[in-house]
Amino acid sequence: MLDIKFIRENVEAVKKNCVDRGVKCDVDRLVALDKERIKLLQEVEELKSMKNSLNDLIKSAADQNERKEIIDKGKEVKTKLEIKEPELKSVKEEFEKLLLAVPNMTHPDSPIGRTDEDNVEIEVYGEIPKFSFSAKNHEEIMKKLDLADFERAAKVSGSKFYYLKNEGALLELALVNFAMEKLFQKGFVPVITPDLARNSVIEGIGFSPRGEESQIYNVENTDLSLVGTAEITMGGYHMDEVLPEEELPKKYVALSHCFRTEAGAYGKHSSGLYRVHQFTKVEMFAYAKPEESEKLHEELKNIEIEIFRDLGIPFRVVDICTGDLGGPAYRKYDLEAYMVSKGGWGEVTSTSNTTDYQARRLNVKVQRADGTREFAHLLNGTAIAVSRALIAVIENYQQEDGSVLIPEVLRKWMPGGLEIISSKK
RNA sequence: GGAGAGGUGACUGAGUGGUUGAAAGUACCACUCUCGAAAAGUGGCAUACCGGCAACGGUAUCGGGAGUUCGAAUCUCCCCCUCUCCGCCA
Repeated sequence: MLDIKFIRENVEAVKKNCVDRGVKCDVDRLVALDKERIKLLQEVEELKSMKNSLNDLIKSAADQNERKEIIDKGKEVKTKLEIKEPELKSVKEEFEKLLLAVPNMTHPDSPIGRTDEDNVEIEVYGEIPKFSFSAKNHEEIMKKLDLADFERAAKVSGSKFYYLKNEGALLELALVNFAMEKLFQKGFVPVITPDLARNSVIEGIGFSPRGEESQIYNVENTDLSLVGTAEITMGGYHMDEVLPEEELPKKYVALSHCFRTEAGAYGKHSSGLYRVHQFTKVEMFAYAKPEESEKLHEELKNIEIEIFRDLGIPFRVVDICTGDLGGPAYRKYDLEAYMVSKGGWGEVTSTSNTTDYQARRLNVKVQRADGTREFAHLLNGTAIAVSRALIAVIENYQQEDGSVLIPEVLRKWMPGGLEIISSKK
């Protein structure tokens, strides 16, 4: 969420930002409610102040008559409070709801646009493969090589689930190990996070656990949901903490499963592994001092570039436009790998600088050497989203005879340094 | 899952209805003393919000929420968390 003080002083800029991002929020109403809230707050506090002073009086009350008088007065104040406090509460509730709907401000260099069509390509790495044969999509290849079983997964769990089998299963582990090792060597702290989190934490990150827009699975009879990303568990990790500035930036590389309902997401571009209900992801997450977050965001982006260059996959880097940023991001870059099944680019990573937007809700602060405190900046970025990375690897490394080469960097994580996946028959 | 115990400021730890935002100690900061350090002494030391140019004033916060009361850290209820024992398991 944004600082209400900032909104008060920058109403027009905030409104313009909402329009740029294509987010509907009633800033005028919010500001009006803010005034109303403060007025009621002052009234309530004045009554409470009176209550407290009566409290002091009664202690020194001489006789029973005097006591009774004070108690009667106190009852009067109580009655007034019983009217005013619910008023304040309901204004506050609406105020907070509106405040949470206001998206983060946007980096001045983020391209202005409405949809992903307006995202701006910054760089392209690698050559799009020219197959001398009719290239297959990963679904066909994986079925043929028995690397995945979608049919039985449908039987057991439903559509958009999958079993990874044989080298498919091993490849997931190799990708995870490859990413974890690289990030560990870069000084990131490896973490394996819970796959479930409290709804309050999920909301703190800026996801909505309930409602028709929700992408989140709730666990019945609990206050828990399956996480859609380790961003949730890692953002919650230091919530309600004050981090000394000398400890920043704190950089984590977190492994979790990710669960998404993907409600209504059907169509040819979501077949196979592209859009699934469950996948494994290695996620980078960082807590930073405000002045260093932009630089760190570039660093996360560069690590993603390094990972996909190492994997030898052609991809491009995209600067996400205002309308496609979502609520919390100040700026966001995606990496899109070339995918046969998409006939073009498909998103494989995403890195966001959320500045203090998430930190304010999660209450994560920086303790400065001079004693002052301010909200930290939180950043996240995909290292490897296994299902999407698998698509990119398998489709780009397929051979004419139907086999699939294993990227050089993954071989050390494959049993026997396996170099190629070929048909068993 | 069952049975207990407990959650108070950076930490230890008093406090069972009214001068308790909170004793005391530790830690920390400043000063005094000292050639310097230690020790000792003196003072300071929470956060958020509201009002105010400021000085400052007000409100809230003793795990969270609701309640009883003129008044709650203290009483009641619900929830969360931690610890111990038992059960169950990977």
